[in-house]
Amino acid sequence: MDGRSPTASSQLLAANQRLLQLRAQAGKRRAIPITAHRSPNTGQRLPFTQLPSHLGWESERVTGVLRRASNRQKDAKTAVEADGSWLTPPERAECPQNAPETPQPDVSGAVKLYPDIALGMLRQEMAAPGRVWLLAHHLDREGRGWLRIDIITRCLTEKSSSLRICGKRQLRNLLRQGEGVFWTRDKTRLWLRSAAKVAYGLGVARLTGRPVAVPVTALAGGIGAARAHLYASFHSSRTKETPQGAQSMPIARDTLAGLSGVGCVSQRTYERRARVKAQANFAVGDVAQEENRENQAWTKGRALFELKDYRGQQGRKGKTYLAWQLPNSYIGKHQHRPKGRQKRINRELKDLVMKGMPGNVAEAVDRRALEKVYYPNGKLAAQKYGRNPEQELYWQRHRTGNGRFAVWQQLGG
DNA sequence: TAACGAGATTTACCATGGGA
DNA sequence: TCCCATGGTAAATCTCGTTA
Repeated sequence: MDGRSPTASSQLLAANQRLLQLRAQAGKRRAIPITAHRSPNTGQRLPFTQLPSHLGWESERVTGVLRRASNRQKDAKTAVEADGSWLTPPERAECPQNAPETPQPDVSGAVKLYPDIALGMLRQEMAAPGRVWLLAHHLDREGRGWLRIDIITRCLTEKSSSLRICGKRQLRNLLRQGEGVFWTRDKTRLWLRSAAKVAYGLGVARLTGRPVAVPVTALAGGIGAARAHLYASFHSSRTKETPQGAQSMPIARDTLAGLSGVGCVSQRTYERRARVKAQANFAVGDVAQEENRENQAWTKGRALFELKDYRGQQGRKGKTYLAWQLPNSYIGKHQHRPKGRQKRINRELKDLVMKGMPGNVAEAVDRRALEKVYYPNGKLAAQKYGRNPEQELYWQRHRTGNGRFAVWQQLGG
């Protein structure tokens, strides 16, 4: 049973209430030294950021906690600024303020998104309720794991709210659609399910790669833009910053379609909308001779062509090589976020899969099952080749055409 | 790449029922 | 009687795959 279940006992609810009270009291106590601290010279109040960082009110632990909190705030701000540079400028949301617990939706923030969960949402056609789950987590600033339904309704449906994504009626439909996968609910509250349980519900066997920061403004737009960013988060997760610029390993559109359930045409549309850059890749094989030309034509089909090496980049100048087009690489724009609890989530996810809860265990998708074929350099490719000389491998030689495409060297096969 | 059409999603309007 | 939540229906809008 989920600890956040609406069928939780009255003792659990009472304990939760007590916890909130204690938290509020602790917050008040902590607030005193911060607001009471004054400059010895001017007598004016000093903001936390201006206090001598070594002080920590005579507590190393407090200093450490406050420094980490301060850094986290800075990190989040930097991530949002970087992410938001290619979106419309963030607006300040207006949400009804008459309810004392109504959170003020902050559209300048970003939501941490695990790309495997994003692909699961697309694959299971649960992008719309999934978006509500992500925004609900964003609204749940205190991390309580639940939200009042009336507050969610105000923030996500009122025309004056910058987080408006649909009307009340549609939100009711979405809440019904996502029940059991993203949340459980009672009359007044929505109990958000954990990332591990949502992943399991979406048929994801394991979270791989880096989570990314998706701007709230991207999710609060139309459903098309939200879907585009869910799809693009996968590419952003695979994008790595190198001294030569952003890079990612090639991946075929068919593979992408299998992982995301998004067809090739829609993939291109999403890439345009979320500003994912597609980079073509070409492989260079053996010197063009009649026998290997026939062999390669048989396996590579229409992708095969002949490349004359005028500059001698492959060997002797003027030799002709067999070359063929490889799948594209995709450079996403979302910033990476720390893996954080990913290891723990995966452990929980593994337990859920092993328990064999009725449902889609057999269909669980594990991205690790995809065979690694592309390597960033010859050394890594050679190591793999040494273990399995039969397998066809590629390693990246260089990029050309102002980074528009890359040339790969074939190994084995 | 654009046009097209089928299907899905979203919204508006209205009716109904329960509670105060 | 009023207010609010819910649900049925139809129309508008959006998404996505196919085709040229």
